[in-house]
Amino acid sequence: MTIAEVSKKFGLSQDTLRYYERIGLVPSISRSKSGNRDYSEEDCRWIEFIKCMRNAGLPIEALIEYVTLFQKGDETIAARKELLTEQRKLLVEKMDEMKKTLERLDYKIESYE
Amino acid sequence: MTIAEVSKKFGLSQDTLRYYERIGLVPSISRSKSGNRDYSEEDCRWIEFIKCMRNAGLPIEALIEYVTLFQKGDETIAARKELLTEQRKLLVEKMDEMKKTLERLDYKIESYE
DNA sequence: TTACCACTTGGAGTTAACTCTAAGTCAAAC
DNA sequence: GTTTGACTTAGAGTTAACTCCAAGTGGTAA
Repeated sequence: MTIAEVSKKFGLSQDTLRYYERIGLVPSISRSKSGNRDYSEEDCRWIEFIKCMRNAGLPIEALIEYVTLFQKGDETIAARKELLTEQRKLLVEKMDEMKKTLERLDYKIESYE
Repeated sequence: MTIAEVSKKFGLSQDTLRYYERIGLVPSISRSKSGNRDYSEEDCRWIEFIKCMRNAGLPIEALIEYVTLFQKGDETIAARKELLTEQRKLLVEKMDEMKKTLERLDYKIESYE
């Protein structure tokens, strides 16, 4: 798949896709004979995963670390699990904050009736 | 209340409190005779409100608009309600994304057992 | 064979939200 | 009466996460 196709498929700009690769957030993509990126199925799965995690606000830095660990193989499974568990904890905390704020907004909106 | 007290009370840095005032996110704070900020009870309520909204990720720009409308008096009530309703919608959307990601994280963490 | 278009790279620019610095003022303590 | 420490201001610097730009290349179409 070309960068244009991947960009369209996942709704990420070509610049963002190149940026993610440059910083190591996505494993490096192989090139066609003319030097253009050629995304594999697995590359696409990574991109979809990263997009989902970023949408929920997980920081790029943590995701880079996850990808890096992944590439080091099975001996990093414990570390990967720990990383995800920590991010999960932060996510739940954030959601709790948001829930409180949502209730407050609801109350405020109602009082504007 | 001095800026030091407000900073401690709400866990916002003095720089952040000054910044919020400068950009109009908090109504301007009156000064003591020596020129220092003297926060009233109402100022504190604003700061607590802003902090709560910011913790949930509401953008500063939207909050400035809300404060500005508030200061214009009762004729802006409809606009204020609309603004809050829009932000509420965005908040719910974000929470939905996060919920999906949380489920995915849970699944992934479980599969690492 | 020249024009076009999608791609490449390295690097600079942008945005949101702070955070820090420098130079100065004021009141209280020593 | 000078030093200390909390404050003031304007403005510069930082960080995360993109986004844009310029200069160049490779394949296709007129």
